[in-house]
Amino acid sequence: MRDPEATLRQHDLPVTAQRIAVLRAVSSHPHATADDLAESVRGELGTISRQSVYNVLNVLTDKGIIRRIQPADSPARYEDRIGDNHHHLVCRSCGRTEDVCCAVGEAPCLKAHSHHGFKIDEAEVIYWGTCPACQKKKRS
Amino acid sequence: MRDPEATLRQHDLPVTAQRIAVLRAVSSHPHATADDLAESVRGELGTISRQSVYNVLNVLTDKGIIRRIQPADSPARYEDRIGDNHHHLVCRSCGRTEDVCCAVGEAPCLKAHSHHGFKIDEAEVIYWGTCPACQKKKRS
DNA sequence: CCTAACTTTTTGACAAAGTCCAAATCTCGG
DNA sequence: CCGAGATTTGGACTTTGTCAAAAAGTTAGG
Repeated sequence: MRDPEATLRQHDLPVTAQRIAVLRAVSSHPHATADDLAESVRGELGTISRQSVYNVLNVLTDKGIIRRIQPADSPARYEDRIGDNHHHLVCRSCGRTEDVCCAVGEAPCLKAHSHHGFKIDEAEVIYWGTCPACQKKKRS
Repeated sequence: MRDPEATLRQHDLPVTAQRIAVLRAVSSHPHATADDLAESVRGELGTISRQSVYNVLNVLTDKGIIRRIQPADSPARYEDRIGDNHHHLVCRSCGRTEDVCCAVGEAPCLKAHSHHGFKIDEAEVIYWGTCPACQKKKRS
């Protein structure tokens, strides 16, 4: 994130220390959970309430400044990188999450098929597997 | 589900009334939550503990007899229909869930790409949208 | 620079969805 | 029919997140 403060102003959000810190934390810790981010912010600000972390993450998500991803069996995770239609690769045993470019040719994965009368607005893809570290752990 | 009892035996699982009832409930209520299923089972058996519903669902899932799907902002849902690689279409406002055949040509969605050293075993696709009923509700 | 209006932040209680544990009960092979 | 081993129960507990009210901060205007 270039300039958290400017980003907030661009979206008509009052600038507060908490928001700047959370925004920076999300930016520097991709795929971190709310708890991870709270920890990280505490290292910078000294203190922040749990509720504030959620408040900030919610506003930022609503404004489309950050993206929330919610894989099964994991608390929500947040990321900075938006608008480029990438997907995620998640480790089943440790939850480690990596970005994956939309791999299926020319983005058919985002095409809004019509089905059952639903108005589709997003296709979410999660690749499930085992990360290198956990593969090693399992073998041993 | 043809014969819940036979299914259990085939998987070396002791046959209990609770298991049969849960299995039948999953079969007749696709995409139901654990709570929905508990309700349904109570209509049949009179009573079942919350823990047992979870126990049964967990064993059945582990054995691959049923499948668990966990969309964001929704409790886990279960289904009978397995092994045919279909995906899901979920309504953002009411959680209604429908099956969708793997739409992307010849199932590239299940191909295990290699990335970041992960061993990928599944590609999960969730189409997010608004179901007909909720579209109507929003407009009015 | 100061104030007033409006937002945020904080604190603490609360809710939903599951899991853990020990005791009671049931299933199945012999 | 018995007994070993698995399952079911009930209750406490955990995790992730939201609600609500009071306190504190932010910003525009004078």
